Amino acid sequence: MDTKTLCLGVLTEGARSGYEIKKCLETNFRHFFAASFGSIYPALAELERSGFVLAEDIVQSGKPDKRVYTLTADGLNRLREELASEPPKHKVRSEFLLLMYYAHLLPEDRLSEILDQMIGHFEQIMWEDLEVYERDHVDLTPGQRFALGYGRTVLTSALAYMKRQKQVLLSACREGHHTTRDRSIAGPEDQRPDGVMAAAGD
Amino acid sequence: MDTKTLCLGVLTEGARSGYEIKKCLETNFRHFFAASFGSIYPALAELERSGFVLAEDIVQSGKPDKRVYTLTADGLNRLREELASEPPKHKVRSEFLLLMYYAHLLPEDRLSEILDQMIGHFEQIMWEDLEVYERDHVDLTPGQRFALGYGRTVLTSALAYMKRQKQVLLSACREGHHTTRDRSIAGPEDQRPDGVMAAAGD
DNA sequence: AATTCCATGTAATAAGTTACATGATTTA
DNA sequence: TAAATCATGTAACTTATTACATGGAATT
Repeated sequence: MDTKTLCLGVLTEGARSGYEIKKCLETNFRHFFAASFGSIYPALAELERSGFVLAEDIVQSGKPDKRVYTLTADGLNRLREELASEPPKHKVRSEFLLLMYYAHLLPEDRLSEILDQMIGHFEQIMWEDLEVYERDHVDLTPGQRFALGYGRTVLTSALAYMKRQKQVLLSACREGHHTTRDRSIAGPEDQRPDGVMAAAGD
Repeated sequence: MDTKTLCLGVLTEGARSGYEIKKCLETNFRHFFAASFGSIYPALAELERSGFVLAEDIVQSGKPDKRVYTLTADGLNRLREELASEPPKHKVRSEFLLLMYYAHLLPEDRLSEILDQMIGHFEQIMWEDLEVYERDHVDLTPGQRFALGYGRTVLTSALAYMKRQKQVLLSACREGHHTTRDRSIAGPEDQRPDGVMAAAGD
């Protein structure tokens, strides 16, 4: 699943230019996908060569010209195939968590700074999400609601966890980690799933 | 932040072979990092050339020989530099959520199957996490506790969300998404952060 | 006056995955 | 006897990022 599939997907919502697709990704898809111009423009060019999209040059006044792409019937079929065929992957790649993993190798002020940055960053995303929601919520498809809700749910619990555990982590690192053996593992507190984790807290 | 940094990190916990590093990544780092042999072995070779690790060939009986790497003082310094310098990124790349986003383009049985697969997958990770925790919890550093706890927290809320919203999504797609306009957005229910989302639910 | 927004595109670079190559030992 | 585990490594390929190149209009 690559940028081409992603572009086909965005184009199901209407004709878009590469620039507009990027803007869309930054709002609607930010929880689970990112792509740069360097991958979007070549992807669109190849989709056109394959006949999955049609391109039209639009002359604008006061703005540069733009090249707007429209999905063809072939393109929609291709998208359906692609969506139906692949076993979905789900990957997180977080340098933030890697840094936290090695918290004891960092200066305390740096550690604290990183945590605050991340908390601030996540809070900002929550705010921006809210704007998107308030602008578009009447037009959202069930899938869009699901994906947006998923992102918000995960962000919300991540934020709560970070705020809860920040001081625990900082003081454990300060004391040296051998004194922290008796501490219960930093994990979910009010939301244990199906009793599975009941044994983990103690 | 690449595979090289990751290997340096794992080696702070003791001497390891490439194979053992991979195993470690699959358990301790699974929530936030992945790397294949094709990136680990070249990374170790280059770390050795740079003097950040020392290699020693260990002859084993009943098993193939292995090449065990040890962190040098230079290597530890390099790791500290790397950890301290980079502004931490945090990226999710999920074909699963992309599929959900385009739920209305999928056959209902396929959609249901994917959701069940993902729920099963996440539940399995929770179980495997629990085993790791029970095996190692006395030796965990504060950072390891934080990272593991973060992963479990996020997985827990994601699982609860999927179970909660599965039927909502399926029936909304069945009815056609225009009839779902009056539904509240699929989002956090019992865990609204700081009143920020209070306005979103209705 | 400087920066950001609009808008497209390419080239160099980075970074990783998958598949291949090899092969003994243990488990199902 | 088939498959998985242990164990290392390379080469071809895929995929995406960053930086560059260009430039008017609008905003701060």
